[in-house]
Amino acid sequence: MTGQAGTARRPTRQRAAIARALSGSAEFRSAQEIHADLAGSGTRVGLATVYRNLQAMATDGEVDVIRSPDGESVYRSCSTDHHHHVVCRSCGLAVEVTGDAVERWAEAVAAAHGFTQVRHTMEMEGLCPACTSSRQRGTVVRRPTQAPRRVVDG
Amino acid sequence: MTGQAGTARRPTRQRAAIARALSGSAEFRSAQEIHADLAGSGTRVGLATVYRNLQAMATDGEVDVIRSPDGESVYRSCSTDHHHHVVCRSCGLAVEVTGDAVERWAEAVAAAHGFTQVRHTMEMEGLCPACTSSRQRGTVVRRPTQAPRRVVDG
DNA sequence: ATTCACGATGAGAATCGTTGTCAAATGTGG
DNA sequence: CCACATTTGACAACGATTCTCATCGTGAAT
Repeated sequence: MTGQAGTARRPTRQRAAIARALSGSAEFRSAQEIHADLAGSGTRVGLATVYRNLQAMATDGEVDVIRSPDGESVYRSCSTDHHHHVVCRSCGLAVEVTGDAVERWAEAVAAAHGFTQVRHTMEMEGLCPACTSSRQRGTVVRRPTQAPRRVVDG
Repeated sequence: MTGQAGTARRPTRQRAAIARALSGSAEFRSAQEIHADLAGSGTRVGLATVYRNLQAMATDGEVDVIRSPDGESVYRSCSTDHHHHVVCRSCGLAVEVTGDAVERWAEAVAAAHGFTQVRHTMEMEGLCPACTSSRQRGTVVRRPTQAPRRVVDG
């Protein structure tokens, strides 16, 4: 189990490298990706160490974690730009959305229960316009292989 | 990948059993749990088949899927009671919350992008009242073993 | 500065949920 | 009822994550 106590965590070269790698990107990255990045930039860090530190940082609230559709845990440093996605479950089209409404709601609800330092993740999925009309016409052209195009939205 | 075509899916004893097992509970259940349940009730279905069907049903939008913190995919039939959670990342206390605000927001945003048949999941985590005050006093009494108490809220 | 105690690390094995393979069984259209 | 494509099931294969344990590094005490 991840040894964690009341004592402060000990600063190490590896921990710093991981934190740096994480803050370098606004995207969610997997432990393996981060490990590969570090290796690529000449920083030698054990894979297990990457996992342990990411977990620890998540526990301490320094990073956000969500599970990618593939089942990998993906991490992102907290302060980065916050947004959500709507993903088409047929073709994989992903649209980025932001909205103060949810943010405020989440905070309000959490606060109502006395929770502090609250973070949240939200995932929405449905059928995109194209796939919707395909199905209405009965011509289900499902695409097994997801080719997640990405469309950013204001 | 899971072979899926434009043709309608073929009804089978196994598929029916899985659907029944799923609709029997309002909770998210893992493929393995469902498989065990079926086996327990005398219905013999291969594990791979359970996985395949759950995936197919998810693709068709018949069930919701999310990843449990343990990394398992957990499924729930769509029509069941919809709510969210706020989980304490220190002690694991979980509070159920519901809110029309998010539901409406999610629908509105998705609709704005032309998406249909939209479903969503949302996860919130922070520090519960108890853990918040512990930390303020500097006495961090972190509990490594999560004992997720559950508190339902209106 | 040197020593100590203990958390942190790394390499590889072990775990375990999930997916792939392929022959046999089953549902459908004709 | 027949031919055929889909589905199933048993088991191997995969891959992300966790565990193990000897060794190393850090902060605190001396």
